[in-house]
This record gives sequence, C-alpha cells and structure tokens, in this order.
Amino acid sequence: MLSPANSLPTSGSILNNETIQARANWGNQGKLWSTLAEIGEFLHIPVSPAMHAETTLFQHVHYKAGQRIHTLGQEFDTLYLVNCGFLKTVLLDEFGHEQVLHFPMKGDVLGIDSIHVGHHSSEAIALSDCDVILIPYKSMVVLSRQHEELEHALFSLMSRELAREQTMVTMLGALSAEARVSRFLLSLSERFSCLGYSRNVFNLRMTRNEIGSYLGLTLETVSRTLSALNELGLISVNQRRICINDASALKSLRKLPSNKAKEKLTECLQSSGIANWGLTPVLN
Amino acid sequence: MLSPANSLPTSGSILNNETIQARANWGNQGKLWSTLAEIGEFLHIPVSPAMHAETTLFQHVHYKAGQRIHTLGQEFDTLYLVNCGFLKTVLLDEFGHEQVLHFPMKGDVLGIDSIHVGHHSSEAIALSDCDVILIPYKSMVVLSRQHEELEHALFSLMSRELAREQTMVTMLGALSAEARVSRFLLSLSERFSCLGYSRNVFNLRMTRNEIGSYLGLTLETVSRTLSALNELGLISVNQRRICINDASALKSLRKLPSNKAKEKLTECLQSSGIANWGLTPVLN
DNA sequence: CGTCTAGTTGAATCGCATCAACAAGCGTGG
DNA sequence: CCACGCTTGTTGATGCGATTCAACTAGACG
Repeated sequence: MLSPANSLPTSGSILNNETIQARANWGNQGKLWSTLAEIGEFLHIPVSPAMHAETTLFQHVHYKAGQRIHTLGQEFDTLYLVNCGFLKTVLLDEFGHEQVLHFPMKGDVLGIDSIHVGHHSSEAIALSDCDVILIPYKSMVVLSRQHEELEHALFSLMSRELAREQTMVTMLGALSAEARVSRFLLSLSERFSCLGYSRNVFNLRMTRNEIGSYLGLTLETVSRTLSALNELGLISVNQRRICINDASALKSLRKLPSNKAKEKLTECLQSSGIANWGLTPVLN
Repeated sequence: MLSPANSLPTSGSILNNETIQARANWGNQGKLWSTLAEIGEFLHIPVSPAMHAETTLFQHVHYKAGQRIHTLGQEFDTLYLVNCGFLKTVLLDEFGHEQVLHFPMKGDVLGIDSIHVGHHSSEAIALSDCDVILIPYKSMVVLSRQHEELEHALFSLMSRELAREQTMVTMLGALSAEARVSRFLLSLSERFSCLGYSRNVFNLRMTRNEIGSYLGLTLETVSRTLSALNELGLISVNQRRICINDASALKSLRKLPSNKAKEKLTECLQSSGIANWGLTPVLN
C-alpha cells in the first residue's frame, strides 16, 4: 500500500464514500489515512462540525531518511503535510549546488512555493524517517471553498511562511555569523518545544554543511561558532547534541568580541566571573 | 474624498449597489473607484462573466512621495494593490534600523505578509507619488469564495511572493556583491519591461542606501559595484540613470576578478579586446 | 582493517565594512 | 543672487570577519 519512494500514487490518494472501508487499516502506528478534521487539528485550526462530517480521506506516505518527497521540475499537484520526522527543502542553482531553504518538521506544509508555476521549483529530502500526508491541491481548493476556516487557515499559513522568509532575509542581510547561529538554535529550540520536546536539550538532525547553507555560512564557520558559543558557556555542544544554557544571552547576541577586544578584556574579567561578551548591543 | 495621508478611511472603502452612481467620478486621470473585473485585469487573471457582473467597488487612494501606506503595528484589515508609482517595504529591527524587503510597483500587492498576525509587521513607504487600490481583506475572502479564479489567483500570488523571497534568500546567502547588484538591475529591467517601460534604460527610484539594505550590502559597496560594472562596459551609470549594455553578461556574472588576477591578466587582454572578466563560472 | 563521511581546528587570504574626505544637487532664506 | 545646510553619491585607506585551504580526529560501515 505504501509508496516508499518518489513514485507517488498519482491517483487514488483521495477516497470517496465507497472505499471508506479502507479505514479498517487504521491504527495509531502506521496509520494510512487521515480525515479532514484530523488535518485541521494538525494545522491548529478550529474544526467546525461540517469539517468533522467530511468523509474525504488523505493518504499517508512513509519516507526513509535520504528519500525525496518531491524533486526539482516534478509536476505540482499535491501539498505535503509533515506528520512526523525531519526534512530539508533545497533550491538547486544552475550548477546543481544545493541551497537549504528550510528544515520542515511536524505540522509544516511543503509545496506552497510551487503553486504558481505548476511544477516544483525546489526539492524536499527526508533527514530522518518521515510520515507525510498527501493533500491534493485541487481537493484542497474545493474543500477550502466549503469550509471557511480552512480557507482562512490556508491564507494564514501562506502568510506565515512569507513572514518567515522575510525574517530569514533580514538575518542573512544584516546579522553576523554568531547571531545567525544563535537565532538558528533558538528557533529550533522553540519549534521543538512546540512539538512537546525539550526546549533546552535536543539533537540536530542536519549536518554543519546543511546548517551553513541555510544560514549563508560555510561549514567551518558554523563549527567554529558553535565551539565559541560552547566556550562562552551559552550552549553545550557535543557533535549533534545541543544544550542551550543561556537562551536570553543568545537572543541578545549581536557580535562576539573581536580577538583584540578579548585580549584587552581578559585580565579584567578573570576576577569578575561571567563575562558579558557578546551581550553589548551593537547597532548595525 | 481622497485621503492623502496615513489616516485611511476605515469604513466606506467598499460601495454597494446603492452608491454605485459614484462611478460618475470616473476618468482615466484621478480615478477613484475600481471594479472587481478591473482588479482582475491588474492581477493578470482570467476574468469570468460572473466577475464582470460584480458591482462591488474598491477605493483608490493617492500617496505623495515619502508618505506611508501602512506602518508597523497598524491593524491589518486591507490589502493594497499598487496601481501606479514606486514604493519600498521595510522591516524595522529592535533598534529601529530599516531593512528593505522589496520595491513594489504597479501590479504588486502589499500586506500579504500580515494576514496571519492581524497587524502589520512591516511598513510600506511611497518612493514616488502613488495610486493604490484598497482591497478589504474580509471582502476579498468573501469574493474569493464566489469566484474560483480569484481564489486561485490569490493562492498563486502568495505562492509567487514566497518563491520570490526564496530567491532573495539564495542571493543573500550565496552570491557576491557584484552578482547581487547585477541581478538586482536585471530584475528591475525585467519588471520595467513588463510594465511597458524600456528594458534597457531606466531610472532608479531608490537611493544607494536602500539598494544596499535590500541586497545586504553597504551603500559604498553598491556605489563601487555600479562603478565597476560601468567601467567594464556592462552598464552605464549616471547617478540614478541606468543603461544596461550587456544583459547576458550580467546574468552569468558570479564574481568580479580579484585585483591580483586583474594584474596578472591585464597585459594578456589588452590586445584581445573585450575581456571576459567575471564571466568564468565560479562554483560556490 | 581500510574507506568514507562528518566534524574540528589552524593559517593565510580575500571580500566587504568601516571611517573619512570630498563633490554634486537642491531647496531655503537672507 | 549667492551662501548655507542637507542629502546623496563617489572614492580612497584600513581593518575585521568570513572564506579558503589544509591537516587531523572520530565514527560508521562493509
């Protein structure tokens, strides 16, 4: 039943009333189909009685780490709602060089950026084993006209994505490497927290190279920056295991002190305990 | 009737059938109201007979250069469709420092990024005198449920904006100053061309500082880069007047040659005429 | 056990920011 | 009318921050 690789089932991803007995396959583990009401809950939108009454079913698909959910140039006809697992979306430039756009996880929707061109302009790749719900765009449009909350949720979702990209633009345009890495860790922390995981201790699911691509840095700079934050005591790093020790310091961090300033200040700070390196607000 | 400053008319921006005689005010100059069908044409969407029959009217508002269309924190309830003129949208960081997000012009829609939070997270400022059509979000939602093409056009519009931000992210994350400025000029050229202006000769409507903010560079770097492109003959710059001489060279430009490479190559190239500086594909 | 990938760290280089001086345009007001 | 302030743009000198290149370690895997 499950289509493990790129060969997605192009038809049959929606069931009508006649085939609703497929629900017999359900189980909390390895669930194969979801209702509209369940999708509404995943997206944190108020679910109306009308939506509960909706019998359309949406197929789940499993992907193993490394597999592609969609590829560059592939025809766009379905949105993908991440049920569990971790992924990356990448843009490929003219030489095939990957640029990471985002690290989607549970509750995120893939494919929105491809509606207007009819084919995928990016690729989505599973970083861990994933469970993804297929939502055919056409039926989404039909349902959104029937259920007002759903339509607003879609607009809201797209608006949120747009705002997220805007904050990325400002990060890349204006912040230092230290600030980018700090905000990246805080953003991950916040998202894990929303999903019920620990806010302070978590595992990175991506390589330094992928983080660097996402943040507009090289893998070496990411590695060095993590080491520096570690030495300052703001975080603890051990390979992919991260522990956030001082979130508010990470939030307000603009720039790490220059080596010159460090040397000047080292002796002064040796007695005063915790240094306030990196906490001085630096305009621009 | 016109509300020239920030004090937008909070009610009455839509007319119903009873006040339709306001259409008597029309004229190509200083037009005050537009129909849904006209808005559909502005957005380049197929206009159905049903949309032509729609009698709802949308108000135009004029802004003078320097005025704000919406400000940070202002309640979001209407989308703004640019009818004519040039603007910038900016994000303000915690210290009030401006970061330019976009330079909207005719056909662009403002406010999409604010749907999900209910208030504006950015500001829009007129760079020239502008004519803007107010589209109350609520009535847009209602109409989009009645007119299928309109709903798809909205999804498509938001999807396109998202894709545009993504290309900005990759520019800021991976490209050199020269490549950023080149692509910026090409993008302007393309947009002007779509609006019926010259593709090769145009006036910049923004300062070097605003360009720099948009591209994640300083104004000095922008100025220097324009001068360099000018010296190479790819463009001609005179203050804000730009002439694009070699669009394809601009497209393929990755990096300008380093000073070192320049010195090495200068003598070799003096006889061979046009240099191919900057045209060698440089990965990463 | 060797191979491959991921990660860390150092040294040298380069690209862009920063600081500064200066020119040009432009409206204001004596 | 020119003097004046103010904004915008250009160009040079210098320094910092991130990249680049390189060496090395640690796991993963067959």
